[in-house]
Amino acid sequence: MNKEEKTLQHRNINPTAMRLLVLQYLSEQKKAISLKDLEEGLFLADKSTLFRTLKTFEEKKLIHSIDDGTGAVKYALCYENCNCAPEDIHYHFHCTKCDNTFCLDSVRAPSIELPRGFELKQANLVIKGICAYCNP
Amino acid sequence: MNKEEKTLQHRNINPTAMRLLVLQYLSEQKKAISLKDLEEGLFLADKSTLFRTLKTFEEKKLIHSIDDGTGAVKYALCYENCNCAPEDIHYHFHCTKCDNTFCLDSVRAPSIELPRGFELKQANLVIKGICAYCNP
DNA sequence: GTTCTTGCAAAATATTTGCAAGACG
DNA sequence: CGTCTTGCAAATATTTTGCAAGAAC
Repeated sequence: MNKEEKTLQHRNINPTAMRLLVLQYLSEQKKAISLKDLEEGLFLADKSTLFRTLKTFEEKKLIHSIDDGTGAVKYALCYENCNCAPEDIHYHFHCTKCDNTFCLDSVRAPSIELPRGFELKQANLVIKGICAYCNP
Repeated sequence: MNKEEKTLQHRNINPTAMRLLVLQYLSEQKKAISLKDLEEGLFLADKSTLFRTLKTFEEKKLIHSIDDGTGAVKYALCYENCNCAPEDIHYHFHCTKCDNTFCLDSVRAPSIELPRGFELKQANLVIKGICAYCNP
């Protein structure tokens, strides 16, 4: 059993050929990808299959979704022991020049003091601007 | 000239009847609204007119958009002197129970230390969980 | 008349589902 | 066989544009 298969099994996902392909594709990315990106990257696979694969991965917390305001939801791999819980929250950076969206792992997301009665479960934190690769 | 007209003029927006209606509707809301919400709230008006009104308002920084991950972009009024600049960034709270999204004006958004080369211009910060009104 | 705004229709884009065929045990 | 997965087609939802008529000055 290879590394990817183990990853899927660890998340209770049946490791089919298609899912391994999608996982491999996701692993190769430095940026978050949309369903369309995935479709273009694995052009042999069907859109709805890919859609359902992403949903399965998300549900099992292998990937997380990011709504960066570009009109298409993007996805990125979670870290090994991520549970998509408050302590796993991190920022994302959407570069308005290259239009890529990255997970900012190195930036600590501050603990957020919410008004009384509000309970944080999840977050979608997107910073927009110019990324290091586009900045002159 | 009434208050709403002044608000529009202050933002360099031609105060037409339709725009005054939309502004009034937005002012009455405690939550961010989608294009669809607006359509249903002002059911006499055409969708594309409302769409363009929102775009105009956003461009002129009278309102800001929030992508809360529900699949539809929402909009909320900016504060009087908001320029949608980094210092105007604030959190939004999306309640997964009542499905409403609010601006969290009272919570200070922390200054974010980005890696070298990254330049913040904007942000879309959405916290998800249960809001104070839904919490038992 | 000229410019800005609006309404209607339709295009473009993104997301989601139904169903039947296939894979796998 | 029974369950899970995949592919195709199509539905749904959302956003966006073209164009002509109307309003404002």
